[in-house]
Amino acid sequence: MASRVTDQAVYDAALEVIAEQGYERATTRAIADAAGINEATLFRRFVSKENLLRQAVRGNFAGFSLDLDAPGDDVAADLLTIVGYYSSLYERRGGVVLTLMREAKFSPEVAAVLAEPESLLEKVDAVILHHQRRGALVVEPPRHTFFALIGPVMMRALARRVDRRATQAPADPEAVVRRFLDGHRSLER
Amino acid sequence: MASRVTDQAVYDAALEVIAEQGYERATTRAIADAAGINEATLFRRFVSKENLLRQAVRGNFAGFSLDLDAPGDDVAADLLTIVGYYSSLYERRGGVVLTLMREAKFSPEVAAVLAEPESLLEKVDAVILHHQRRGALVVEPPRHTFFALIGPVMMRALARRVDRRATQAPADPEAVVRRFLDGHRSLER
DNA sequence: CGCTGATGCAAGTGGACACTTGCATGAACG
DNA sequence: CGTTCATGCAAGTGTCCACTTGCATCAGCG
Repeated sequence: MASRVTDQAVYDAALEVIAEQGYERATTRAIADAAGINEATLFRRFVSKENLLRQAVRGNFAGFSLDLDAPGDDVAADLLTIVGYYSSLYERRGGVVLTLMREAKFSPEVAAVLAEPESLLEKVDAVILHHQRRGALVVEPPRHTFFALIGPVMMRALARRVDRRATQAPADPEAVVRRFLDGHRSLER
Repeated sequence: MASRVTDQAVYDAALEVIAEQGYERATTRAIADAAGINEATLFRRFVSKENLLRQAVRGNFAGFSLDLDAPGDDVAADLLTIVGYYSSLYERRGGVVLTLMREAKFSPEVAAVLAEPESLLEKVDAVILHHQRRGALVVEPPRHTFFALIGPVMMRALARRVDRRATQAPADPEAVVRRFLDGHRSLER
């Protein structure tokens, strides 16, 4: 009675197609084909394209959380946790998350799906604020620090998928943090 | 005999709508409305949506070139030229260029339009190689250096349009270059 | 004033695509 | 063996959108 093709297999196919073509251009037809099921079956089982994406994202990124509740005295360690997390997030499943982030600005559907794990960012803000108060980081809007920190990782991940001439290895979180802290230090008078 | 609404005014409207909604979601209807002309007129004058974009981009970004033909002895100065250029490029016209870059990966139309000014990147590669040979920059694929350098500028510009909690001022090219060079230095043993 | 040509307007064409539906098949389960 | 139910298949619906077309208008120009 269960489906021959498992839900997870459909999620895999969907994320793969979406990573390659983007959510809007990924037709339900193409996803169904990639999963080896009929398009009608896809809708019978997953209701809508948006719902399929939501379930696929939940299933594949939910258990994957950031362990940062107790920021410590070691900035470098905490930043490394953050960078490491985002780095592996961007590397997962062919970089779907980056693809979705790009589309989120113009597609309310995608934005809605992505809004769920958004709360992570608030954890990150808290950690950055903590270290700013300790004097270990320059005081500026935490999102600013976050973007400056994550920038190289994201750029590298994006570049890798866009520009054949860019380095093809993912960024090394330790090097990123070190570079960030060194550059950062020079900003304090 | 000339058109009441100038071509330039139509380009302005098109770029504005596209910056807000993205190329694919920006309907020709919406662009025509924004320009204050009829949709039929838009097609009679500009042939196709893609062609309109191409002319708009050419008209608005062509004369805007990178003056870098003779790299000098001063890395900081050359990097500043590069960062300054891209920074103002990303700030122009509500950030259309960034919007288009996002879409380029999945839309062959947009990619084709963007390919024209692409040759700039080769100039940049040359400058970076020059300074690598001089020993002023770590030797790595030039695109890698480029993305590490431009990353903060781009991230900041993107963040500004996506995240209300991010800083709302554009990145300061001088600070970016300084931070980059300081962090860079620490990578050399 | 009469011609030309660009425009507005309204209706339409064609294709892409999310989503539906009716029917036949075939596997699992009692 | 017969019922059930998810599936495949094929055709179809509705919508959106780039692009077209026919016609009336109206400004500029000789």
